[in-house]
Amino acid sequence: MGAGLTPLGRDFFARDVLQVARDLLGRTVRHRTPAGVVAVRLSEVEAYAGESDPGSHAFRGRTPRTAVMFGPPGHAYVYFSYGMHWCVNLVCGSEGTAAAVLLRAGQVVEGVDLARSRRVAAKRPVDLARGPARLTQALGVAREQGGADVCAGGDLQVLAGSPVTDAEVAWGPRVGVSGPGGVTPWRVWIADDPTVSAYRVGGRRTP
DNA sequence: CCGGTGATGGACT
DNA sequence: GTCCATCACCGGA
Repeated sequence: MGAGLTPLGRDFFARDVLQVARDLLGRTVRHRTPAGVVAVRLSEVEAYAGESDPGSHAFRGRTPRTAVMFGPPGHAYVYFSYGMHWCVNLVCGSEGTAAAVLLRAGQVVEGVDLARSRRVAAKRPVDLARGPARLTQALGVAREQGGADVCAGGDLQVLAGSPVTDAEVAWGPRVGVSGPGGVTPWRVWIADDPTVSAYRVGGRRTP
């Protein structure tokens, strides 16, 4: 097995959430179900700082829904949105801080046929996992994967994949949130990657 | 290519 | 009752 297939361990997720977000680019999320395996190379993610973050589901404290985020890093926080979509986050940082990274887009690199059967509306291959709910649907992730430990050798894993250099990384501010100490660029994506989700403003490369 | 909008259900006030 | 960390479709240009 190549180095790219090595699963990322808990230490990877236990770091600062912005660092984890950036380092998740180019990594592979892999999900095994009875129907088969689909893997996605991440091209865009978004960081949520936790209880202190007005944009986070954890902002108003721990609830039954958000309990997973307050637990140890390396677990999946899956939530249901707009009555029809599932989205997946990976819990980061120290236990209790409720930091997490939302997986927003990527390229399907394994199980394209299965992904296409789950995403009939996708016209082009780049649309299969272009957007947080599309990515989740392509992977076959839903309610059952809520709380899954991605560092335990289970059906849902994050593999080392092919990480990107700083020159390939673009950052952008999250809409509607302004921190007291200035603007934090919460969104990170691979510049010029066609699988990055459509709504994109003010993209710029980091120095 | 672009913007507007309906669909649809659960969490929380 | 209100608010969504969204998507797909439709019509206009």
